[in-house]
Amino acid sequence: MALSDSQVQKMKQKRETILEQATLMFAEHGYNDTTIAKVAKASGVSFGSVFTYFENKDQLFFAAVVEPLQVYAPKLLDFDPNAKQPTQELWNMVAKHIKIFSSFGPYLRLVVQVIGYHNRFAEAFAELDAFHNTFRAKIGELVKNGQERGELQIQDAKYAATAYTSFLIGLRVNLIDSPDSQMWEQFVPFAMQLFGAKTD
Amino acid sequence: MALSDSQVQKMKQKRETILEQATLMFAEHGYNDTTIAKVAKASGVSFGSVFTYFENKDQLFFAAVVEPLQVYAPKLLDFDPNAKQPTQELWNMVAKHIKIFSSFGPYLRLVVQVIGYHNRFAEAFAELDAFHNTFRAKIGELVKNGQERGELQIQDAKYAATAYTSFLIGLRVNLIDSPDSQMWEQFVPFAMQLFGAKTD
Amino acid sequence: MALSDSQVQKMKQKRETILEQATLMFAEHGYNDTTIAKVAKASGVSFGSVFTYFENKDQLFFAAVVEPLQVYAPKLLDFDPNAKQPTQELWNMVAKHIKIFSSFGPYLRLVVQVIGYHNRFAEAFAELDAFHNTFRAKIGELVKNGQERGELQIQDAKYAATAYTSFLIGLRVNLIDSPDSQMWEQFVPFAMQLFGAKTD
Amino acid sequence: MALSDSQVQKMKQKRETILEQATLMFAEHGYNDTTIAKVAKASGVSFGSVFTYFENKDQLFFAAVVEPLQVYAPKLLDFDPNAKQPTQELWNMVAKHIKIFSSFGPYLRLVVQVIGYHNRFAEAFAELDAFHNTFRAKIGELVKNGQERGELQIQDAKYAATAYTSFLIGLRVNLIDSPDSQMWEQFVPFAMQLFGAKTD
DNA sequence: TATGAATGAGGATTCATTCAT
DNA sequence: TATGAATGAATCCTCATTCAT
Repeated sequence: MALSDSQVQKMKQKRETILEQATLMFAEHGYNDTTIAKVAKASGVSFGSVFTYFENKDQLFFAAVVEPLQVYAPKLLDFDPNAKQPTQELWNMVAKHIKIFSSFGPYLRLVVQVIGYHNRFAEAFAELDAFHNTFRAKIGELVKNGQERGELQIQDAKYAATAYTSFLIGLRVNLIDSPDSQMWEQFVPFAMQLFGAKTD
Repeated sequence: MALSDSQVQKMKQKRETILEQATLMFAEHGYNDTTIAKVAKASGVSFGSVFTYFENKDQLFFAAVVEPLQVYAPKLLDFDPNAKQPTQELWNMVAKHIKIFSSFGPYLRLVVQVIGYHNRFAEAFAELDAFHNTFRAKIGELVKNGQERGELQIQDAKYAATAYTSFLIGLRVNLIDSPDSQMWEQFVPFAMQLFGAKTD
Repeated sequence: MALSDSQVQKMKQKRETILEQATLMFAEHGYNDTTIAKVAKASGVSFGSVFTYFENKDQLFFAAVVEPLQVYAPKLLDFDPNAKQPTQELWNMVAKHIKIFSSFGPYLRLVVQVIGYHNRFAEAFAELDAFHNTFRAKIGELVKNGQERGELQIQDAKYAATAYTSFLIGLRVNLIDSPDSQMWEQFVPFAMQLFGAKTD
Repeated sequence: MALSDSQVQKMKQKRETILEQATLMFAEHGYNDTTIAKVAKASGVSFGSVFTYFENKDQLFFAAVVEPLQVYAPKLLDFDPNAKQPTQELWNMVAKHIKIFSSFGPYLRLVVQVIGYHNRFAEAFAELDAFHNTFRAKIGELVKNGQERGELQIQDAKYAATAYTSFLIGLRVNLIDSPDSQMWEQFVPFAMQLFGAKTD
């Protein structure tokens, strides 16, 4: 007998809850200090249930790292590299990125862990790295566009993109406990300078 | 019985070795996956000896984070905020910082961990944070100096300093496996742009 | 609501399948390494269904040990202790036993486990032991018959029967992976010698 | 500082105790129902100590199977295949074997488990199998010798040896709780018949 | 009757730390 | 001071069994 719709729905919900709690705890306390028992308790399920939804702790971690990427990636890539007014587009993009980065605090701490221990979390790192490359490439295109239209100073577009993502991730590390978006907004102009936006 | 000089020397040496190995392993594998036994083995001593030199694992970690700071801090702070030619000074400073950051890879991974889990590593974080503030303040002074002399665009100097250290740490995270200093050098101009260095 | 004949038939079939698979797996991997889930999967049913047909794992194991006995016992006891030509009857009996033993490999491994851990599997062992006694007694009768008719050497018939069943079970243990019946056949004469069959 | 002799002695003793207890429990309850905790308790050590002496449970089991072999093997092989009076030698050998088999009850139950689950305990089985082959080969030689001297009936010596070891192991399985050596002794003549000893 | 999600007892194993030598 | 055996808390994971659908 197949499961009823409401059952399926409930299960989806439960899986979601576990993943959310796990993400929070992995981000806050790291992989090792996050125990399945704690995640289960925080999620209001028995720890046995965690294994119903995730094969093991590693898979849970992997899911916690990769699944949010499906949500954030489109948002981060939501800009037009061939925009007619590249500087304007760049500004909007940066503002959006900063806003996103300022909001997904816990998740990014997770990301930093994965990058820091990329050997340990090889699979998860591979996913992040793949996205990072896509991300940088698209940013690079927009930068090149801006340079061609004379709005940005000439410099290696790829390096500029790397400088930019480094800046973003570094901000996240530095402003570790500042979800205060007003503060984050202050950094938009700096990003623009990084891209060589001409100052007038 | 007083220890002979050579004995004292030997012990200092041993402590040093343990700390170095611990730093490498903490950086590479994190706190939990670094076991006392492994550190001892890598250091060529019995694991009992580790406890002779460090009260416990936490203290060892703390030492691994804080002691190198004594070495690096002066180097990072080695610039003149009141320099007559602030842009030039800034350039030199950035070049030096980039060089240092590109070289102390393992240590910085440790730093990133501490920042990421500042609750877990509160004491170590406090030390790092204190240095970070000193660091940013001094950079801020130089920036202000540059602005006053009309060499840098006017912007909040503190934010500029934060943007800069974020950029540095972000680069370290992103270029995780690139000790290649040539590549790192490429990023000096970007840092200058961050500071609002006027382009001509 | 009464179940239709076809339903009853289906259920019987399902129970049979589960039992067969369980026997194979218990024999191959032992009690503990045989999980209900694996048995269910191998039987093509949900593991919940296993509990529909067997109260619990212990009962399933018990059934796996005892039920085949109902099938094999009559075959093993199919000889005439009062035969007119006891040596001939003995030979036929041995040949039949060897054939049976060579064929029911998996089941006998189960039997060996039960005997080995007779404390753990007390109930199942009791059943096997009861059969073993019946088995030996009947063989003993035939041996006695043979001795009385002067075809077999005089020796304690009970011990001879025990020696014989030991020989059979020992062969099964030793030739663990030899279903090759030709090889097994080679051992018929040895069994006859055990019984004190006169050689001429 | 190296360990003192008494220390080393104590440790050897402790290892021995653990192994003995483990053998008893593995034999009595099987691999899975023997927990490290129980073994430790029975041995009067903490369960952590078990891991000081044996890498893991598998290794402990392996040692429990293989180490006694070093003790028993020479005893079982202590006969002369080229004896001048092969029947006499055979009789002595069988008597000795029966005595040994009757005495090492728990150990042989272990052996039966290993043979029964030779896939699971592949390494241990390989050791046992190697010994079994050596054992049978040497017995076969003595049998052949006996045949050549006209004391034993002509039959395939290898099969005779296999028949004999099967008989021994089968007895051990059947007489599972009979350490009573008098009873065991009764079976010596049957073994002789197996070898084709001529009756007069 | 059939299904499979939920539960939690139980067990192997790791590893920081203590302490006798 | 140096060593490493001893300890046991802590954790991941398995799996029989229950029970709602």
